[in-house]
Amino acid sequence: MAGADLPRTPKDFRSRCSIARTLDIAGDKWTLLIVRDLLWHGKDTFQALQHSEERMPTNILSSRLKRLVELGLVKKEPYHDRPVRYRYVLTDAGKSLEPLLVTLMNWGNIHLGGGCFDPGAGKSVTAGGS
Amino acid sequence: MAGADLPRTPKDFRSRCSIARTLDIAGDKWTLLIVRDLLWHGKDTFQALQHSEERMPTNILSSRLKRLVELGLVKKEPYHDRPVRYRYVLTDAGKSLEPLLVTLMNWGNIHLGGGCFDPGAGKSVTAGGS
DNA sequence: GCCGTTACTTTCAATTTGAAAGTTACCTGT
DNA sequence: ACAGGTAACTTTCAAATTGAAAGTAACGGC
Repeated sequence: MAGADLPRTPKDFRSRCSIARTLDIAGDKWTLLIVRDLLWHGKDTFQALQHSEERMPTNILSSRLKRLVELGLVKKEPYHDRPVRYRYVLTDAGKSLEPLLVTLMNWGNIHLGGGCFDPGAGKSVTAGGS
Repeated sequence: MAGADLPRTPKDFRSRCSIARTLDIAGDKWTLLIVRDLLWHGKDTFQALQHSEERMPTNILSSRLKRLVELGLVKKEPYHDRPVRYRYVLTDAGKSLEPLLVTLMNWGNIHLGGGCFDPGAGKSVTAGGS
């Protein structure tokens, strides 16, 4: 569990700063919502992910899933042949984003009045929608 | 220190989820780098912020600073008259983003081989550039 | 009063976003 | 076997955003 374990080379990044590098990967409005849904809300198909509260456009979802798979944060497993249908599952690297989700959630809960999800209890508290 | 303390109304947000709300505010590649530089690197002028390793374009820096001020995460104080020159300073709400920066940094340090900054010691460890 | 610097702002082409429509392939009923 | 429906995408395209570069305004020094 030490060292760089994602298949990226230094020149893919803007700088050597870990914060800037993490933002190069997760610095957008959608990527971490996919991780949230995979990790906490049991949504593992394209359809289920697209039906989240935020209604991510299908093309964005498609490209973000592709990127997450390329980065090794998500893997897709076929669950049905002809036509092949995939289930999306977080890898260990993907699951390791949980503390980041928790930190984002706590900040939004305190400063923006958003809802909160308790990963331990598997349910939401306060205002609902986490 | 409880409840929503930023001047936003529910309809400004995509959803009630605290994660989505935080991403509505900080879900881009630049905003948190400004907070990083204000909080840890002693950069408090437009010029100093623009000269960071990532070389943020001036127009992006200008618009992000404006947004951070509107959100109450940063305040600007004049330090020189005619022409007015401003120093940018984090508010308490802005400073409260520190745990988020730390979490982002730790993840990038472990998974992307990025450099790491120790807020306590005020200096970088590993590979430099945090 | 000309030059350089600071702090922006404006312009504009390129990229990205997101709504909607199109595609492919199966499944169900008849 | 053929029509209708659904799932999982992909494509298209207008609108919004991004970022490089040029422009602007107000000094301060010589």
